[in-house]
Amino acid sequence: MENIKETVQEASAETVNPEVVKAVSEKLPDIELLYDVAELFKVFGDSTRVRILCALFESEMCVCDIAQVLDMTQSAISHQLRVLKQARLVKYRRDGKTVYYSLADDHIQTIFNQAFEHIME
Amino acid sequence: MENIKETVQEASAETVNPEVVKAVSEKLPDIELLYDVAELFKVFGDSTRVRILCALFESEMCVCDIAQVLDMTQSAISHQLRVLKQARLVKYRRDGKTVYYSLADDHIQTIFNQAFEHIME
DNA sequence: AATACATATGAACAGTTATTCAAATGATAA
DNA sequence: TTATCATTTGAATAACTGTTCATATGTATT
Repeated sequence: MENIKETVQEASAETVNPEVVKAVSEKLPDIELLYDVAELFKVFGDSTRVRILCALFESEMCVCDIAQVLDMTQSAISHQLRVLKQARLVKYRRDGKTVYYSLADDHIQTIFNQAFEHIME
Repeated sequence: MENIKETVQEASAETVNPEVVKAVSEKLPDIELLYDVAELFKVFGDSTRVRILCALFESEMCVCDIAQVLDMTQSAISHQLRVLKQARLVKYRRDGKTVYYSLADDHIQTIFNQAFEHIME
């Protein structure tokens, strides 16, 4: 009895439009690429990191200056810069005790501008 | 003693380049806008939602067909569609028992294409 | 050497989130 | 009505994430 019910339910979840399912399945980009896209957006999906990146749109900056602009702990900023570094979104150079961070890529600003436009409809 | 040390440390964390701090602080977009941008990217920052959106680039689809394309539970898909709905990224229409979802906005695909390009360097 | 200081790092904690499971809607057909 | 089925929803769980605090690095200056 229960087996039958299970079978029926599974069958019901099959498909409504088999042609669409097939066509879309074939056209859908490689799952690894989609995973990478999600990873990139995940990095963009935090307001602290967004603010850091927007600050770097204007000028390269050292950690303590970024902390001051965002009114946050130097440690918190450093942790987030690490995430941005790992995602290859920022690069850095050392000058004595100070480390200056800057954008690694121009694409970033383009993506952000699109997002700004989307939000402002 | 400890008070002095604290004061010194706080002073040290002040600023390296006051002009840069001032200029960037003034140019930085409104914090609410940056928060909204982060919220948008947060929605994009999950591979299931990315896959759903990419599927909808091809065609409108009902929930169970999306579930089949992604090889996931219909319930999981429904939960994620709710997130996408709340973010106004998808719209839906009802046809009998079936609910068809589609993209709410063309900007989405543009943003994704930029992300694809960025990833493929 | 020792001190000062900008930055980085590790552990811990609190808050968030995606999926699963079970149950509830909403809609059609018998 | 009752049965069927696509979808939604709520609660629970497990995994993840951002900040804080304390401490460690690395570099220059004395």
